[in-house]
Amino acid sequence: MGTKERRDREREALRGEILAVARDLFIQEGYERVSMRRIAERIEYSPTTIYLYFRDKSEILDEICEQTFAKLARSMERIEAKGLEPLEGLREGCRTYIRFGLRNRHQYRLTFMVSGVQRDRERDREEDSSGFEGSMGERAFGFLVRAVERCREAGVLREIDVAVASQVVWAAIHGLTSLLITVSEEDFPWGETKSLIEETIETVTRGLMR
Amino acid sequence: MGTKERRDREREALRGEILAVARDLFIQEGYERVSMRRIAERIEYSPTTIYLYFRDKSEILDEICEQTFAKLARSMERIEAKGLEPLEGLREGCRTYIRFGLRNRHQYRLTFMVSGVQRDRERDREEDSSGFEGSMGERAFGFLVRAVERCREAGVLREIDVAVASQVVWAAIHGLTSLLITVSEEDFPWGETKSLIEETIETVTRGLMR
DNA sequence: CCGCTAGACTTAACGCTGTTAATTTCCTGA
DNA sequence: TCAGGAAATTAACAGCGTTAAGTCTAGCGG
Repeated sequence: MGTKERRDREREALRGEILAVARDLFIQEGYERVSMRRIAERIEYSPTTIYLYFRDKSEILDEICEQTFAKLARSMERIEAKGLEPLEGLREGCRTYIRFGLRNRHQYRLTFMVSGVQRDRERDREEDSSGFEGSMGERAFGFLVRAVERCREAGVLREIDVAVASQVVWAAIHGLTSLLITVSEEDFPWGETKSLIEETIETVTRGLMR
Repeated sequence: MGTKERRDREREALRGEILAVARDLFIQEGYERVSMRRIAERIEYSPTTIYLYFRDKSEILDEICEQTFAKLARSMERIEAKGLEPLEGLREGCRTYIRFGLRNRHQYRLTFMVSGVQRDRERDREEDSSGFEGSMGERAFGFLVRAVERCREAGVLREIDVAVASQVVWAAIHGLTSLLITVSEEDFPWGETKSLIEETIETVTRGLMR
């Protein structure tokens, strides 16, 4: 009897709808300002129904973040496929990363600017999906490592550990991204964003080359 | 009659105690996890009393952040007084900034990693203390600008706008600081922190010099 | 075709939260 | 001594994430 299969499908559909609604709300208004009750209202179910599909609020967020970073990882891997010369490939990856962060600011903030401490969930580390290993965040970072490695192979990298160099690149582009997200244009005299991005990328790559 | 003066003093004393207690709690447990009721308990007053001294919870936070960043600004200005050569002065400023962020991670997170949006307070922008202009954050950033400017005067800076170059430096050191705060050592294979810090500073300064 | 069970869903509630309105307590200046 | 005003409190509101208990119903075995 296909009834079980149909029910599974329906379950998955509702789960998906919760995710879709929650993502829209989180993006529009930010995680903290969206309540379970409001999500429930939008899907036209009672608040407690959500708990039949997700352990808690932060699990919804995790899933959304993972989806989003899958998108980032794909974008960055697409660059790899373009077969640019090593240095330009690294630059292009940085551009993609920053642009991605700015276009998905809420999700970016939630995954990389919110410490595990405050994001309540001390729900005792049963190493499920959580953690960096195997996550989409790792895949995106993996791109950076490979891009830097290719620069090293091409002989343009200065004497520096590839892992450390990748972390430096990450720090720089994450720093710019998160500052632009956090500190609004009316609070700080940022000049033209585009040239700031280019100069940041230029500076960090120059600083890593011989 | 000194009674008004005495009352003012007492008021100020209690205000100060609230700030002190709140700072300790915020640092230990983070802003969101500390409730007004808990602060009140510690100072042995009823929760509502706090509202006679602060407009709301976020005003307490603002004041604490301003205090903290006054400390940072002083640290950085102390470096200026040391009269190091321009490049080393810039480097030392970066070190100080990062170390400061790591030692005051909660406060750092709260001022530079929490967007104005989520920190409720849309309390309609009556340009009181809020905003970058005149803030301690500006003073700390001002140090960076001057340090970069001195490098330019010494002729070691490459062709680049000083304001932009300062922003690039800020992005890099902020990026590293916030990543180290957010992504714990058990979530990501950071190597030795000290050398990562040095390499980041080295990279960004190299990248800005001719 | 009927009764039952498993799953889906809801209602009611707990114990929090930040904040406000109304009220009480206390001190001081006349 | 007493009025006035500042300081502090009590009670309450509206919201939160989450859980326990109860209801409803579709689809199965008999």
